[in-house]
Amino acid sequence: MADSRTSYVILGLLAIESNKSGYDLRKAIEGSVGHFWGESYGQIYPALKRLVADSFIVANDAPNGTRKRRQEYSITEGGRAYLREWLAVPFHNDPPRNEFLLKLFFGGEAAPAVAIAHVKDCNEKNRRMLGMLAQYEEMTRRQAPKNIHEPYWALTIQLGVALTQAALAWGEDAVATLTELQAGNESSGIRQPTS
Amino acid sequence: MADSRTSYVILGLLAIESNKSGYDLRKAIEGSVGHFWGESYGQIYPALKRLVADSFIVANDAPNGTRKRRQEYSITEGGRAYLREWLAVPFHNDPPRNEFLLKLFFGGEAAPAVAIAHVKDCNEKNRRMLGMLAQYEEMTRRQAPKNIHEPYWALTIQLGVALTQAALAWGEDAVATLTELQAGNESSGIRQPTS
DNA sequence: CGTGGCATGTAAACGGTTACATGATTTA
DNA sequence: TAAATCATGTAACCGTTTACATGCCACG
Repeated sequence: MADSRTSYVILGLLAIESNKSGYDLRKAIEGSVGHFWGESYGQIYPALKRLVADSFIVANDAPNGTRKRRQEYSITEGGRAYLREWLAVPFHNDPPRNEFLLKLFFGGEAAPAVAIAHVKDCNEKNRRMLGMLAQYEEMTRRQAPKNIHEPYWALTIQLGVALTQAALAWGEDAVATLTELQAGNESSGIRQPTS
Repeated sequence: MADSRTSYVILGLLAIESNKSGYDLRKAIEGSVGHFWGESYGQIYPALKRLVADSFIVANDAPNGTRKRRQEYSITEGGRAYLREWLAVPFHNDPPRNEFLLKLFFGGEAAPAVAIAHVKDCNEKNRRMLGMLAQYEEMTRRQAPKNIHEPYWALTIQLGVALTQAALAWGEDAVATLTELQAGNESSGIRQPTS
């Protein structure tokens, strides 16, 4: 069984472009789906073996060198079918784990400064993210017409932008709100956790 | 070592309200942080034991019944300190795993109808989420003045609302975009994956 | 010749979910 | 007294990350 979603990521990437090694796949993930789906070597290499065993992919046996040299893979028709099958299944997102929100939720147990720092940190990350997304946006637009995947990639980027902008707008408000709260507490002498 | 973030969730909830059993904690999580942080019994009960061993919490030994009856816990001063310490550490979100975005990204490998269905599904979930968030918003507002945590809870809810609204707005656009794409492909007779 | 990047792989450990076992209490 | 729900726990399993081991190759 070529179980587990790692296999589908590999199939998806090989469907877009063949002749990739495990190493290539890792790098391809980093520079694209990595923002919403990460994979490590410890997952990729075993998955490749399983996919070969199920003949969803084939190894391009051209080991020109002697021993351990790059091994490239391509998707088979069976692999494509298997991928399409999975694509059609309703998605199921795993339970989210957002440490930022968790710490914010428990913010009342610490000084307001703690939460403020977290929100500012979050804002900073979101600003960087917006920069990155702008680059991706341009990259996909440039290669647009020749790429059947472009509309889908553009949509994922657009969602990223929309979410990040919303988070950033919220974050700027939140800093203001928390700063007011902090000032109010201090002036009214309310006892609150230090550190 | 009372490692792993499960412990902090427990400490946080017990800091807000003491005398909770493992069962209570599970339910409390479901109805609050559950939207961004889930925990199962398999994590909670072992964590409770570790926390007791480290005396970050204490068991309220009032087993009035004979054998296995509800065991409640409360946070200690040490536990509070440990929680505050963790709250002050910069957050680190684990790599996101968003199956929806993954399937959307690979949308070009299937028929447009597949992606459209996913986006509609996503929109539906977001609409339900907005309804839930509105309820939470009212609940926290009602008990606002007497609760020092209210500002923080309100902020987490507001972020949820902002993100969900942004996603929904995107989703409605996306359905339109993909529907156009579908129509265009069909009329121009471009070959594309079926099913 | 040495360093850094390319490349493949694996073992151990970890965090987490699932499914199951058990039994007490309440309510219909 | 049967069913539902409260309540506690654990063992098995799974997916994943981390750290490590290995070695090729190009370039300065």
